[in-house]
Amino acid sequence: MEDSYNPQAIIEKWLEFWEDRGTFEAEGPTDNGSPGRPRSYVVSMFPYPSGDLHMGHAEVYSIGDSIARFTRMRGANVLNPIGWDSFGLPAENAALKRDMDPKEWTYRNIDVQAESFHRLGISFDWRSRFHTSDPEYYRWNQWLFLRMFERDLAFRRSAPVNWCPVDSTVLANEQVIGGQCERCGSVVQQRDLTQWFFRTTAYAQRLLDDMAQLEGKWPDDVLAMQRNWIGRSEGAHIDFVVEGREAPIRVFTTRPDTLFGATFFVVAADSPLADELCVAERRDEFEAYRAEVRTANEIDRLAKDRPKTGVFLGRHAVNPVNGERIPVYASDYVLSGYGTSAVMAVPAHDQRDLDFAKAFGLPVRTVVDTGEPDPETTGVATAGPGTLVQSGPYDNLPHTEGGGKIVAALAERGVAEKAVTYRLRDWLLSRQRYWGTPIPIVHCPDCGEVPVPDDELPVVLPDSGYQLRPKDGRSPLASAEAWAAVPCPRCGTQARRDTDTMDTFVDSSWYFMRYPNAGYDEGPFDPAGIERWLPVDEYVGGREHSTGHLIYARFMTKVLHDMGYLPFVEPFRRLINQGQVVMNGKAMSKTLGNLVNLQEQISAHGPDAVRVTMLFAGPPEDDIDWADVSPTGAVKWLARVWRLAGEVGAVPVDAAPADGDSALRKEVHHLVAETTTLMEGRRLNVAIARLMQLTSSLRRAVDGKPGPKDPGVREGTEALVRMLSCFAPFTAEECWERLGRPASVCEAGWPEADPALLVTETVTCVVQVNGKVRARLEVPATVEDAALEELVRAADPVRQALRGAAVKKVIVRAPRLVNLVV
RNA sequence: GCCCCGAUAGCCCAAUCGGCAGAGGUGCCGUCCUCAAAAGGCGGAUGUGCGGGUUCGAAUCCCGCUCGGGGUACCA
Repeated sequence: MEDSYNPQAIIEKWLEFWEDRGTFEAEGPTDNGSPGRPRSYVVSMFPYPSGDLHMGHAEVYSIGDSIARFTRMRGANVLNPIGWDSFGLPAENAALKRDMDPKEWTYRNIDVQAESFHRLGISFDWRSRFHTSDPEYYRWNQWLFLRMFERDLAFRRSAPVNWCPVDSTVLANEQVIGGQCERCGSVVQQRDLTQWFFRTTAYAQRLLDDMAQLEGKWPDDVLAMQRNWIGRSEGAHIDFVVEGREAPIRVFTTRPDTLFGATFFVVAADSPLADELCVAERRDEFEAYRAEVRTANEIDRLAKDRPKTGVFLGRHAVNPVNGERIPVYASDYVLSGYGTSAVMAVPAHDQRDLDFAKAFGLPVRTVVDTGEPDPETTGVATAGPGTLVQSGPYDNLPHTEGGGKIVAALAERGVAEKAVTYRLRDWLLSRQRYWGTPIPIVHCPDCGEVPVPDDELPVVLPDSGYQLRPKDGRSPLASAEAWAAVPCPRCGTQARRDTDTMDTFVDSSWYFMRYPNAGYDEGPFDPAGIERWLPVDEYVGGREHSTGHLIYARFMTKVLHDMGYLPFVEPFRRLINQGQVVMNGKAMSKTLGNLVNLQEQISAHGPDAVRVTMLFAGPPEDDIDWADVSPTGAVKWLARVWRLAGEVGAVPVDAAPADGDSALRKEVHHLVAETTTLMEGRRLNVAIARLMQLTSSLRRAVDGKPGPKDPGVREGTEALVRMLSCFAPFTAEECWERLGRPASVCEAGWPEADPALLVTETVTCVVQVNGKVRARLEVPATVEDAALEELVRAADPVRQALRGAAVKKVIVRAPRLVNLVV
């Protein structure tokens, strides 16, 4: 046996042992496993293979792993899977830069990451492994797409995209920096392209309602973010007749009470409506304005307090409540993607409308008296509650009541109704990219959009004959002429494949359902696996996915539920967001540089110490500043445990634990109980602190009073090592062996605290005088209020503290506290 | 601008029911061991961001600020 702790020397041995023994394989992933044994499904968000693992990865998987190990040690059958989110743009960029195949780059990185996961000692069940770029996986993206297409949940519509005029290509949002093309710096334009969408808006209300199931189990800030993102807003739809147009134009407003104050009407400048409404005489002015809006859009959007701009369209609308003619303007402050892309403008009670009115010299009419000064003179709109004025029959009503009556009256004439809108948009799927899932649709000149038949799936990406960045700005797949040209599946006419690929969020919206049977080929996931493991019990990942991935996964789960494939509507029962790993307050990334390198940290301190350092640094959701933490401190602690295990293991056990030193055993069992509670609450940093405390107690016990031979010392050391295995698996195995126990410690179970040892006979009672601590007394733990008061009043130190003053009031909280008020 | 979260020792963090401010780490100082040092053992000091309120009692609850972090951004 070695005489000093060497974290590197013990890695290989245990990796081989675990693998040979299948220590971390879930029992019967798709069958029932042992009857009655609880199951738990712990999933960490799967990685994108951008290169080797970095500090951030180490943190997420260390958190997920310690939870999986804890749950497993308490007897549950745990599935802790791993896969790769391996489609995506970086593979294309890397391929362009190095002149290689995106596939080659991707799978090489996956292998590097898989090896790094092994060496970190993460307890994955490797049988679950798959990659989203495998045709066996993305085939089911296509299958899902077709099911959604059949239900009208997948559809095509024209939508603006970011367009770089110099590179003549479509850009992803993250390639647009400050309104400019990331690569060439030219100003990005908005262009309309026909694109595929999933109808997420149809699920807006359910995404909101079902959050009730997540309350208290997901972090509050994530729920708040999702609520804002979905952005439910209540109000009314009101129809305005526009002169010279047959159909009225509908607006959405949250303030129907201000309808009498509408002094003009605004439509989104980039909407088809503006184009249609513009009269001939205003055409030139409008076209010029619209061109300006389209090009300058992205840059100006970032500018704060931008002056309001717009053009008069030469027409008037009629306010349905009073027949008043109000001018119609086009402006970019009205958004084309929200509501009906038209608003009634009430400058007195909406700051944006007021700014516009001031810029264009339009009238301001106060119709809600809020008690604040006149908006027209102050330039500050009054948006608060108040009483209606200048509103005809509705004068003097409170604004909410007045609004209700106005809507009711208009509704009788059929020109208004109560309405709810959402900020949430439909999910734009189409990507003009190569490295993604091809959209399984054929465009036929005769039949239109024709789905690829299920038995022809997957539509596999072409290996050759495509350009990654075609100069004409088409999708890469459009340049693969031989691949794109196919006969129509319906009529046989020469047709063309859809040449866009899917957003990679499609891949990650359901991957966790496939892990239980990763090779299943009769559907996206094995129904038996779903039955046994889903929904996910514990999901661990970054907060950056709050409004993206987590909404998409929730949406997809509801869609699959509605199709009858899933019995549940929420995919993740419990969510943990881990913080970032930063260095001196600065985030790490590929562009900012990896200020701390994971592999270097592992070589310097060993995988266990790196894991312990991260988990001990603070609550899982807090950021870790590597400059503030001490990996050498973690090494020191692990070495301490290692030595302790060696010393305790070196002396023979000569009695049962019950014969051990009782003070020590009480302390050990208390610490075990506390650690258990902390682990259940996922308070990993505090749990580790308790283990450190236990280490110190045992060290004192070995060096001093009961001595190393005491059975309580062995009992405590074994408990320590078992609990340690959640955080430092290699060291814990080694310690377990040094204690003379047969491997694996992972199968030794979580220690249980003996309730009999948790009861305390006496506790320290704090005696306060006027809230200030004046004395402490040892009292029986079971003492009653009245008896305690007697005890306290009779105690010498208390009488001294009182100095004869009369006690006016006594507050007794037996057995811990008595407060005497004088 | 709006929404959410946070602020405790030099630093990272505990204090989960409103009841002794300190569990743990790190840094610093002292001490034991040593010829000496390292390693290891033992011990120590420093305070709840600011101002009000509720209460017998507030780090904890309420109100108002300051600072920091995150989200969102003309959403009618």
